[in-house]
Amino acid sequence: MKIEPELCKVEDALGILVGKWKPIILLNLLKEGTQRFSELKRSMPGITQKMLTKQLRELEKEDIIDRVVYPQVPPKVEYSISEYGKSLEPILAAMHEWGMKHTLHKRKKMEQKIQ
Amino acid sequence: MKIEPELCKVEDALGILVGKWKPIILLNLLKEGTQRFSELKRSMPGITQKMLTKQLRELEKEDIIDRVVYPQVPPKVEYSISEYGKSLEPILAAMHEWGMKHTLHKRKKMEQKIQ
DNA sequence: CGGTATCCAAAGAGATACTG
DNA sequence: CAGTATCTCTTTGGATACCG
Repeated sequence: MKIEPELCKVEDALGILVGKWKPIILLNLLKEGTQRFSELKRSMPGITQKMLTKQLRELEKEDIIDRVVYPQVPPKVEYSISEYGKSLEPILAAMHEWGMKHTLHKRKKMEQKIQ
Repeated sequence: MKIEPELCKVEDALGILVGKWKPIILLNLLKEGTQRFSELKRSMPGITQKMLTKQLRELEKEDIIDRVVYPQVPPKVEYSISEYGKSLEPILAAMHEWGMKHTLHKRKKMEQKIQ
């Protein structure tokens, strides 16, 4: 472990990933590629338009995703992971893997309580 | 990328790591080993007693850290990373590494704006 | 020393309605 | 279609005081 707490940049990564919907948005774009606003919304049941817009704006601001507007009627806006954004994939993968283990861990703990 | 967004467990890992102070607490315990409440507090200027207690309780509940109370006066309580908690280290390391890159990325972006 | 309890401000998040 | 705007509720986080 060579991380100096004083110089810790973990917060920076957390700042990008945190937000109830950001990981799922990123995972969606990584998996499905370029997607329209409405496609993203459909794939995230429960999210409101306001929240989706907000999260997308924040990710765009950090250069994690690209936003392309087609000046036409009806409007068409496409979102995709930027090259830079792809560098987050290892983190998402590591978190997913750990999350799987954690699910098992919690199950074991529950079973112990029952007995 | 084999992560199915529908089965996504990234949130679980995020749930553990999120909180203004959790990463720095974990980093501290990983680096310094067992520490007393007051030592932890000293190494995190700005944190309040209430917040430190709260974060520690949450981490303890998820079995990420161990809490040992010595029944003596004045009280002594020691915190340490659990075996299970150590499995989070790769994630913290990955986030730290990414955070370092991100710091550079932001600097470049600023320089471009200035010119 | 290592906490609780209480109060309060700020940020996050949801519902709903409206618009170019 | 892809958003704003507004209002409200909930969650976080900070300040302060007190306790075993």
